[in-house]
Formats: sequence, C-alpha cells, structure tokens
Amino acid sequence: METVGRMAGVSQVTVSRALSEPSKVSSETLRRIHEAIRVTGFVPNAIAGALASQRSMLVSALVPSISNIVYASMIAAFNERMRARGYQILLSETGFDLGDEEAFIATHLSRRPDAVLLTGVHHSVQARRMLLAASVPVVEVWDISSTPIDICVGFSHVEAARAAADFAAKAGYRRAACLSAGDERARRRQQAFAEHFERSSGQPVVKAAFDAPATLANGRTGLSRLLQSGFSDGVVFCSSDLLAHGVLVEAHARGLAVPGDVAVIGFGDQDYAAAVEPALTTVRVDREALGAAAAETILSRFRGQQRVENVIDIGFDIIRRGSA
Amino acid sequence: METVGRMAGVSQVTVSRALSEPSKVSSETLRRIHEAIRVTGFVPNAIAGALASQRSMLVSALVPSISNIVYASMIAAFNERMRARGYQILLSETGFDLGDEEAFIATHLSRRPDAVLLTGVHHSVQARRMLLAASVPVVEVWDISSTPIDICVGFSHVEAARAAADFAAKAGYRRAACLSAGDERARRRQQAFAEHFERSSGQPVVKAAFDAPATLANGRTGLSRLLQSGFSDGVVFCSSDLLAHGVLVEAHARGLAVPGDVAVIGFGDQDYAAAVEPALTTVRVDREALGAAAAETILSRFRGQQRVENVIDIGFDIIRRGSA
DNA sequence: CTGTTAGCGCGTTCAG
DNA sequence: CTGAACGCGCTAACAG
Repeated sequence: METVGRMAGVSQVTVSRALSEPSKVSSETLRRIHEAIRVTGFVPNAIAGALASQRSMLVSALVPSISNIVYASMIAAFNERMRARGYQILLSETGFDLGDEEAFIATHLSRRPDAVLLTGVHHSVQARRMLLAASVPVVEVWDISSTPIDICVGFSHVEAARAAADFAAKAGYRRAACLSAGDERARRRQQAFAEHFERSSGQPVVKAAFDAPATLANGRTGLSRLLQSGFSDGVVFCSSDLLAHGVLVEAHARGLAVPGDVAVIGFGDQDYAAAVEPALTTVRVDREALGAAAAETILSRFRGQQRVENVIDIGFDIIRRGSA
Repeated sequence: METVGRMAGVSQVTVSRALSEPSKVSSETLRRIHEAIRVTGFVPNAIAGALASQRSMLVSALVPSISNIVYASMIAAFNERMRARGYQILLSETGFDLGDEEAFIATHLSRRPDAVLLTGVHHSVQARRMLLAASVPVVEVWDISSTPIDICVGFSHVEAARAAADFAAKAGYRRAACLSAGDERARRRQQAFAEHFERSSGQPVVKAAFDAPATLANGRTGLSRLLQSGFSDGVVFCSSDLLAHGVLVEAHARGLAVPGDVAVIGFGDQDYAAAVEPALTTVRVDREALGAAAAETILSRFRGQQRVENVIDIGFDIIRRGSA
C-alpha cells in the first residue's frame, strides 16, 4: 500500500481507505490509486487486514464428509450466502469422530474465524469450552437440541423417523425392516422408526446396520442380509437415498417387484431419487434451506442482533413416489 | 503469549518457541508453559503467526464443483496429505466459468496461501499473471498441458477418449453415440471419441450434450434423445458414470437389454460403477492418486526442491465390466 | 477529504 | 537455554 500510495501521490492510509471505504475518498484520488494498483499488480494482504481489524472474514465449517452430497449441498447454499457478504469458508471434514472434531475446532479457532458452523449437536466438553471462549457465533446444523452451544438449525431425526413409520403403517405395510449406515443420527432414526412401527403394527422390525459409510453396494448387501434374516414382503426404511437405491438395484437383480415384493423408503431426497426406477419414496430435508438459514442467523448476529431465535426447526416432508 | 509467559515465569518469546520448536526449550519450562496454556485456554493466533513468519500454512484449492464426487474425492486425498504436514485447505467452488475463477484467485491470493491448486489448464490471462506474481507453487490438476503455469498433474482427455473408442471398436460395436454434460473437458472427450470411432468404423457417431451438470435424470433424457435421433443397437460413451447410470436406468425402463440392445461406457469409475446392474464398463481415473501426487509435488517444492518434474501424467484405465 | 500515530499478536533476528 | 527489540502489512482512532 505504501508503494501504491507513493505512485498515486497519497499516503498508505488513503490507499487502505480507497479499498475499504471508497466513498470517503475523492473520485480523482480513487482513480489514481486504482491506476497504481493496476500497474503494480498489488493484491491486498488479508492476513494483515485481519490482524489489524480483528475480523478475519473467514467462517469455519466442519462437516462429517465433504464427498457426501447431503452435506456438500448444504455447504454450497451456506457458502453462497456468506460469500455474498464477503466471507470465505474454511471447510474441514471431521469424519464421525468427536475427538477428531475437537482437534479440528482448535485448528480452526487458531485462524480466528468470525463464526463457526458445526454438524450435529454432540460435541466434546473441551470443544464446547473452546467454542464458548472464542465468543463468536456458533451454529450447529442438521439436528435439533433444546440446549445448543449458541444457535442450532435442523430438524428432529426422531420425529422424521416416526413420520416415516406412520406413513408405512398407513400405507398398509404389516412388516418392516431398517437399513442404516455408520453415523449416529442414522442410527437414532433407525431406532425411532423401529420402536414406532413395532408399537403400531405389533410386528418386530428386522434391522441391519453398517459401520461403513453409505454406498450403493452396501444397499445391495443390506437387502441381501435382511432377506437372509427372514425379512420379506414388507417395507425397508433406509438411512439414506443411496442405500435405498442399492436396495432397488438388488431387488431388481433378484427379480423382486418394488413395491410389490419389497417396498423402499429412502432418506434425503437426493436429486436422483425421482429419477430411479421406481422413483423413490423418501423423507425430504431441504438442505439448501438449511444452509441458507444457518447463514442468515450468522449474518444477523454480525449485524449486532443478539436476540436471534436460537433454535430453528426446518422440518421435513415425506415424499410419496413409486417405491413405497 | 505474553499472559501465558508471565504465568509460567518466562517471556513471550519462550512461549512462542515452546510451541514451534519445543526441543529448544528446557523440559521444566516446557511443562510450566503447557500448564499455563491449559489454565488460560490459550489458542495461538495463526493470523499473527502468518503475518510475522510470512507463511500462512494455508493452501488454496479451486474446483469446479464441491458436490461433484469426482472432485471431492480428489480433494479429500489432497487434503489428507497436506494436513499431515500441518497445512489447511481453503476450498472454493468456481463453477466452470473462467471469469469467476479469476475473481476467486484474487480473493484467495489475498490470504497469501503457500500454494495454489487449480482444476484444468485453461485460465484467464490475468489469472496466470496474478499466480505468477504470487510466486508460490501452483498445481493444475485433472488435465495435461505441455505449458503449465508451474506444475500439472493429470491425464490426457483426448487419449482417454481414443482408448475408449478403440475399446468399443474392438469389442465389435459398429455404431456409437456420445452423451456429455456441461464441462469443457467432457466435450473434448466426446469430440475425440467421435472422431476416432468414426475413422475406424466409418459410421457417423450420434451426439447429445447438456449444458447442465451431469445428473441421473439427464442420463435418462440423454438416452431418449439419442434413440429419437435414430441411434440404436450400439454403444453409448458417456462423459460421466452418473450419466451412464441414467442411461442404464432408462434402458431398463424401456425394456432394452444392456449390453444387447444398447451398450454403455461410463467415465470415472465411481464407487457405484461396479455395483449397478449390469456393472458399468468405464474409464477409471485414479482420483486419490491424483490428489496425492498434487500434494507431493507441492510438498517437495516446500522442501526447496525447485527441480520437481512439472508435468505428471497419471494415466487412466479402461475397466471392462458388464455394460459394454 | 487526507495524514499521523499507534497498535493487532506473533516470529525472527541477535545478544547474552 | 532465554530475552530484548523489531517488524510483518494493515486498520482504527484522532487530528487537521
């Protein structure tokens, strides 16, 4: 800035102002400064800016998995809103381990983010402490808690699973099975679905769970396991559309009719859910709305509104298509 | 650090050293310093550290799409290597627009990353200029160029498409079609496949291209369009496994046998490629190896090795499965 | 509208 | 093995 200023015949401070508050600089000096910037190829140093202003314009986001479209699409929506206000996202993949998450939180906080987004409402004690000490807005997404660290935006996994169980019972299915992949929230849904369905139908619900992440192959294996366990002629509640899709493929390979021989309910309503054969009945979670709502609450905190609603339930919908 | 030092009975400098070069501090002072850190809940300020040391420990990465598993899995591998060395990734989604990419590059460079990863080898003139001026290692991935900005790690899209065309011809297919989604590299592959197949078979290749990103639904629509255009009884070369999967679903819905009535070749070898019915014949690109190689070249630059090989071709493989 | 001054919280010399 | 002094490049007051 010193160099640019010298070239434009002004001081370093004026250059700084020209960049951050152009309205406070005369149009003529502004012109000369921009010309000097162009000639020198000057790129402002955001690090120094952050140190001086105590605002990094960085928001850190921690998700279990980047390659899981479920989180990726939520982050995309979040990112878009934040970027429109000049914030950049520092994204990390934590896996599903709370200890790892704690380490990531420490690393992220060292960069002094202006806000933090976390996935889920369960965090280590030390993590909570660090986040509170950082005294920046913290948003927990993808779940609901009555005692968030700061703000939470999500939906109730238990209620969603119960709604699916009600749907299955009302659709006339007498028997049900659950298929879930390795993630705590998925298992909570499985549990809630099973309890609720068993209560209303009186029939035991067969379960299969993978420790591994959800894949199409696991969906296929999952249906095989359920059939081996004696399940037949009922509905399979899957913890993700990907697993549900695998069930569809396996059913097809075995010559089982869907939903005649086996019905399928997915979770998430991914973009392919409506395109598979038969189209997937699923629980829709509006991930874009979730990411957007998370961004909005953070931004309103930045505007100084301390009294933001701190528990936002974005709900869910059961989307009935052909598979169940 | 001042506060921590006072509590431990040492100066700020010693605290700094205790954190960055513990071997240069006596074990007793080390102990007291760590105790003080624990009590105060001190979290080092990486911003100030970066400003003083002129090293941000940040590496910026620009990909067309975060939610596209193709890039996400490459970034995951890249990230893992860099993180092991203490670097954090600043990730942005550029879309497929070179102008937008330029804006992102400027924003990223203002954070003074220690290295930059870009997707593709085509960038705006201004982008190249800025990157060169930044004088940090720059890796272009996912393509090959004889004149990279600095380093490139990828494979030849033209050669991959030609290999697929050769495979199709040798497998006995006399007619072919191409299906591709909106991305310059996909279109280059489609072009190369068509030229090569037409030359060897003498038959014109039917083409369909989408401006939109690849989705399963587009794959279905794509097959419909190709059939309408008069295509039948041949092989469809798709620009991604997702499109190929859509073709599979649509063929099934229409009662067409795969590969009997229509054969399918995908691109990428995603994890579901082997799990669909029939399993997908596809062009495998080792995305993990790509991400890892990109990280390794950057890290060796950091170690001061200026003479790193600057064009790395990781190649590809044709994986023959059931669909073609 | 512009400039002066004083930090932001660290790492990096160089002395001891 | 430890500390004093300095500066990284910028923003935030304040004064003119």
